[in-house]
Formats: sequence, C-alpha cells, structure tokens
Amino acid sequence: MKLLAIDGNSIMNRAFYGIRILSNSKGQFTNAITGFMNIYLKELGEVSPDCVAVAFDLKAPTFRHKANAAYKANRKGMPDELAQQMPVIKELLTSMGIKIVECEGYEADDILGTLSRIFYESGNETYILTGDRDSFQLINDRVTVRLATTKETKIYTPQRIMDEYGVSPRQMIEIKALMGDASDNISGVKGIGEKTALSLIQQCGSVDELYNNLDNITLTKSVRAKLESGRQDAEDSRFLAEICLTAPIDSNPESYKLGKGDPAHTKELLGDLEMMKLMERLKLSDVTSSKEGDSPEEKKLKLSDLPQFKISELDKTKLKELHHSPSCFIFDGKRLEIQSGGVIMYTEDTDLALDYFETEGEKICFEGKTAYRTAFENGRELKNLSFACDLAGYLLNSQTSEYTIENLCTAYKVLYRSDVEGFSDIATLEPLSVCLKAQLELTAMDKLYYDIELPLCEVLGSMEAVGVKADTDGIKAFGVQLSAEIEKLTSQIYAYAGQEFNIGSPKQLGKVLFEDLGLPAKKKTKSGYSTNAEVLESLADKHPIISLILEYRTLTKLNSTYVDGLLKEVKPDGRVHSVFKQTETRTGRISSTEPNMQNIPVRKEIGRNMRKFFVAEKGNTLLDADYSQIELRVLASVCGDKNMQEAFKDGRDIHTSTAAQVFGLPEDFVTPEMRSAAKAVNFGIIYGIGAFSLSKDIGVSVAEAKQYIRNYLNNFPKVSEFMDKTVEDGIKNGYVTTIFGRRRYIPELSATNKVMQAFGKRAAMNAPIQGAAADIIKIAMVKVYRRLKSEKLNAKLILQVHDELIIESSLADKDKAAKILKEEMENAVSLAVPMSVEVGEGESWYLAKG
DNA sequence: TGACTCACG
DNA sequence: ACGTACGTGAGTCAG
Repeated sequence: MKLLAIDGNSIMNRAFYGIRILSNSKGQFTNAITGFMNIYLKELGEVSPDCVAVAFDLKAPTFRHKANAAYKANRKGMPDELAQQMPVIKELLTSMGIKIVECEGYEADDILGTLSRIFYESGNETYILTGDRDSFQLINDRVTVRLATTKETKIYTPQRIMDEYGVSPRQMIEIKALMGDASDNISGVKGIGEKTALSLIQQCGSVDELYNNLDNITLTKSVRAKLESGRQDAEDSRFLAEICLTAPIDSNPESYKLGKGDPAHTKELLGDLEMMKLMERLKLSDVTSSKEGDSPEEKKLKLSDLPQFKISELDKTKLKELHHSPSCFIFDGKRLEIQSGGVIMYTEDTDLALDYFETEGEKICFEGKTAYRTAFENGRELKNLSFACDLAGYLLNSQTSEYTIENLCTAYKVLYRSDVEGFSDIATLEPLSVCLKAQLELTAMDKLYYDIELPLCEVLGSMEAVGVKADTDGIKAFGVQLSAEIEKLTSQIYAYAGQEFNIGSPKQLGKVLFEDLGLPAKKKTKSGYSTNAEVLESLADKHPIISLILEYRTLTKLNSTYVDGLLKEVKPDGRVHSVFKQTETRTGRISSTEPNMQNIPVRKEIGRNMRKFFVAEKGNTLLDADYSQIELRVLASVCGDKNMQEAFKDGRDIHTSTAAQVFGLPEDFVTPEMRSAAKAVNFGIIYGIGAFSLSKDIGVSVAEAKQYIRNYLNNFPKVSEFMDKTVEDGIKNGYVTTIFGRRRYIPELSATNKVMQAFGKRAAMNAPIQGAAADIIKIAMVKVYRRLKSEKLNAKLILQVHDELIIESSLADKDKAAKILKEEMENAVSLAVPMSVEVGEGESWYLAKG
C-alpha cells in the first residue's frame, strides 16, 4: 500500500502565500483552499496512493515544543484570512473521504513521522507531501518527501539528501541540532551555521560523536570555543530537532484508506465556496445536492416531481403558438433555445430566431444584449423582453466574475436541472428568474433593475450594432508616420546606450539605464528596476536618453495599441463595433472591449490625433456631450453640503470655489496653484484620499498634503460625515449603495490585513459616488435612446465614455438630436444640484469634442 | 500566465 | 515598517 501523508498546515501556508487573496461573493477567503486542492489533486495523480492522511497541528504548548515555524509560532502569526480557511479545508477533505489526523500536544511533523513509521513497519510506502524541509529526517528506503514549492514538486530520497547535503537523512537531525532553526525556536550552537554544521557532521557522524572526539579533531580556535561553550545547547537542540515517531494516533494502516466520503456534501461545500472549476474537476456535476437524493429510488421520485419537457425543433407552426404565450430563451448569436410551457425548442436558423424575437409574447432570457444586437443588425426588433437573468445576477452581486446559469443556480440555491437530467440550461431559466426577481425585491434593487439596467440592454445592443465609422486610410497613414519616428528614436537611443537592446523590455531597459549608464534607480518592482514614466521623468535631466525613451514609449503605445489594435477591429462595413459589457465592473460602470473605445487618447495632443479617425458617415455628423464634474455634483448632492451645492447652483468653478473655502480667501484671490491643489484634493476625496498619494500628485510634502486634507474636511464637514457614515455602513452591512440602490459588496472591509482593509475603505467611499454617476448616465442613455426613437430622428447613440455620450446624426436632424441629448442628460435625474452638460459637434470625434 | 506599462474617466 | 487614491482594457515581455 502507498500512503500519501500531507502536512496540512504547511501546504495551506504555501497555498495561502502562493496565491493572491481570493474570496467568494460572501467574503469567505478561499485562496489557500484552492491552492491546497490544486496541489492535492496533482499529487494524487502522480502518487496514486491507496491511503491519504492530512496532518494538522493541534496547538497546545507542551514540554517539548517548539513554537514552530512562523505560521504556527502563535495564533497571531497566522493571519485571520488563513485561519478562517482551516476549518473549511478540514470539512472539505473529510467529505471527500480523506482522513484528518490531529493529536493534542503534537505537531503535524510528529504525526507525519508516526504515520511513516506505522506504514514502514507494516511493509508499506509513505510519500510525505510538505512545503518545508523539516521532515527530511524521516526519509528512508520506504519514505519519500515530496517538497511542494511554488513551481514544482521536488522529490527527496536518501540518495538526493546525500547528493545535496552529503549526509544521511537521519543525520539531518544532527545538523539541525548544531545550526539551530529560528523558526522552530531551536537555538543550536551559537555561531555555528549551515556550512560548519554540515562539515562537522560529515566528519563525525553525530553530535555525540563530535563531542566524544572533540579533542582529536582539527578545528579552528573559534569553532572549538563555540562548540565547547555550546555543549548544553547542542544536546538540548538535538532533543528538540528529532521528530517524534510515537504520537498516539490510530496505528492501523487500513484506517487511512481513501474512503468514498459524501459527494453531496462536497458539492454543497464547493458550491458555497463558489469553486465551480473544482466541482467540475471532481466530476460532481451529476451529484444531487440534497442528501436524500443519493439512492436511485429517491432520485426517481424527485425527477417525477419536476415538470417534464417535450423537446423539438422550432418551426413556423410553433412560432405562431408562441406569439402570445410567455417563453424563456437563450441566444448566443447563433443558436436559439426556447422554453415555453412544457416544450423546449431549438433552432440554428437566424431568420427563425428573428421571427421569434418579434413575437408578442413576454420573454425571459439569460443574456439579452446579443439578441437585441442581432435583431438590430438585421433591421429587426426584440419585443417584450421582461427579464434578463445575467443582469439580475450582476446587480445582486457585482463582485463575482461569471454570471452563468450554473453559477447563479448555485449561488441562489435553484435546482440546476442539467445536473439531474442532462437538460440544457434553458430548462432552469424560469425557476431561476423567479428566484432572482424575488432577490431583486428583497434587496430593493428592482427599480434599478427594471428602470435602468434592463432597458439599457437594448440601448447597448443598438450601439454595438451601429458601431463607429473608422477612417482606416487615415489610421494607416498615421501609423506610417509613427513608425518612421519610432525608427529614428530607436537608433538615437541605441547610440546613447552604446548598444542595441529591446527598448520595450523593462528588464533590458533597466539594465541599460541603471547598470550600464549608471543612472540612479528610484524604485524597484518584484522583478527588477521600475522604469515607469514617473521614474523616467524624474531622471529626465540626468541623461538625454531619457526623454527619447519616454517619446519612444508614447509612440509605440500609440502604434501598437491604437493604430494596429484598431485596424484589427474594423469590420467590412468600415466601422468598429465595440462590445459594451454591462456585467463587468464592480461599481456599475459599463466597460468596452474589442476595441476598448473608452480609452482612446485625448490628454496629449499627439495621441488625441487618433480621434480624427473616428468620423461620421457622409451626410452625417457627430454630437458629443459630456457631463461637467458629475462625480463632484453627486458628492455635493448626497452629502448635503450647502456651500458646495451653492457653488454648483451659481455655476461657479468648483475647484476655485473649493480653494477659496479651504484657503479662506475670496475667489478672486485664488491663484492657479491654489486651484490646482484644490482640484487634486477634490479628486482625492472621490477616491478615498491618502496624504501620501496627494503629496505625490501635487508635489508637496506629505505633511503639507495632510494639512490640505485636514483643512478640506474641516471646511466641508458634511463630506467628512458622509465618508465616515459610508464606511461605517459598509462595515456593518458588508456593502455600500448608491442613491439609486445599486450595491457593491466589499469583503475587504472585514479583512484583518491593514492594507486590504484600507483598500476596502477607499472602495467603500468611492463606490456610492462613481456608482451614482454611472447610474445617472445610464438613465440618460435610456431616455436619449427613447426620444431619438419616438421622434423618429435619423440619429443614433454610438458611444459612451463614462461621463460622455456620442451620437451620430444626419445633418438634417443634428440640431434636434443635440437638443435632446443635452436635455435628457441634464434632466436624467433631479438632485440637489443641477447637472451640466456641454455639447459639441463635428465630422470627427476630435472636432466634436471641442 | 502574470507582471509591467500606459491609455481613458 | 510598509504601502499608498477609484474604476477599467490591451499590448508586450518573459518564464
């Protein structure tokens, strides 16, 4: 028989620090569990053991111990984020039929030692899986250590120990006795390190022999002196260094055999942890979650309770029947699945799908934007969509990543029918939607959902279908120009560097600048020198190569991300059709991909040129409208600060007004420097301010930045109160909300790690502001879309950039469209301060943005 | 794949 | 003593 004996604490510890902190939507941390399971499954495959035991420390200080390695030195040493995961992994392993071995007063090492002895004595093999080298002393001809490092598993046999250390495994005890082990609290002999200890033991064999022959061996004076004065330490350490082989644990090897466990329970646990991949990997998808569902009879009973479906292809006749009856559908752009009453229908026929979309029956779907988009691309419509499950899942918890039907069923405890009967997802959509609707009401997000998110789905579908016309010739010409510039810069940079290298490689660039040219390195990153723009700018006057590199960076960025990247996305109709994601961000914003139209350059003139290549079709023009200071207006409204509100009502410049208030001067006395400092503070407030970053931003000392913040908060006590209240609510509830009810869960607030907690607080302060701004523009989008449609204008929304909307309009309708755009944006909501919108017009985005 | 860098609001 | 503003997406390098 083979035993896989796992050092539970050590592997959990490795996994915890090896994987970035992860948590499920409820804030339960999961990274160590994930890492542990990954390592375990890999080892299981490689070792194929008959028996598995996982040893954990059971802490109770006893006579012999050894406040062990850092993670177990004391309970404080184990971060709470890891400690929380320990009981969960134990329950999970138990449910998988794996034996957990714990023993009061003994550490995991002792249990591993005892297990390996038990198995050795019964003629069996043991494979010890651990993350540290403490158990090397247990190795023998039937005991192997598998050392799990971040990259690979290293296998240690007696031979390998001999090769690496020149001693036998048992002699590792002697080595440790001499050199000590700080993390195990073993003192060793003062002044003796690894090198000396190894050579002494290689020479003498053991601590005892060393001291027996102390007079006969040649030693340097200092080593001899250290050994003589450390004799007692050596003997004590020798005792502590030896792992116990007689812990009082179950000594019957048979009892460690891998059991069947309780797959239903495993599935339930993994479901709670939201570890869908692992569930898949363990092939648990077919297991029924309820405990009674295990026996075939009971399973049958359950099945008969469920509605049964007739399955068929969609055809014209069935379409007619669907015309006035409610149905559910899933459409991925190609394949349509419909469930209505007791029937499930499929079609791969786009025309049939389009006909279905235009039926009058009420429709529930999984993801609606694709259906709208496809309908619009074909000059058709999608009628009477009443619910989209993915959007509901997103509103209910924007922290999670994938809103698949399976994940939603797991999260909201809806029976996922594919598990039971091999039905496709469509069979589950209706019960899932019922549950999600209830959840939306329960969380008071139903209004947000039905008034904003669901209607927006149609708007985004339309925007994607319409797209933006791109001037490909113009882009190409710009690219040629950039390439020529880049080539020039490259040779100049090589000349200054005295060598050719890859300028785009931070690693190589770091070497050239900070080693070969000897420039002072400012910052380090994990893998070397930092070479980011901030660092380079600070070196600009030290060497002429620096400004060339910055220029090179700017131009290559433009060339690869924007010129090349954009050309790849231009479709045969000469337009780019960016995908707007509605369930992506944690704050409620939408994001844009393929290409990202929300980060087209604008701040620097050279990059801003890109916007000349986004143009209106002949006979059309572009209208661009953006909110002025939407986030600060939201803040002024929600916190109730009258001064700030007055400034906006009077149409004054908010940064000047802030500066005047903070510096205690009339606005006329505010200098540009003061205004710019106030502006930075205003931004900082929205982001959850920190003195360090503010000081970096405006180039003053941290102390001064602190003073600015203090002044600001004293002058705007309502802001201060609002922020405090928001964080407080966040901690109390686990989430914060916008004025429209949008939630963001912030599990980081309950972390014990200070850095994480601080992040949680900043996110909590920012989310209600950024989120409300997102809500407002979404409302505006729906209103603008509806007006353009109802007034039958030849004008369409084509882009959204967080606080900016762009319409492509016929020249004939442009004035009406511009008026609608401004009106609907400004009147989207009615808050304590008015919203202000600036509109521009032009044949390119560059020109329209004024 | 993750780290780095940089584009936007 | 340490890390340091909120929210995104994409290209490149290097392991």
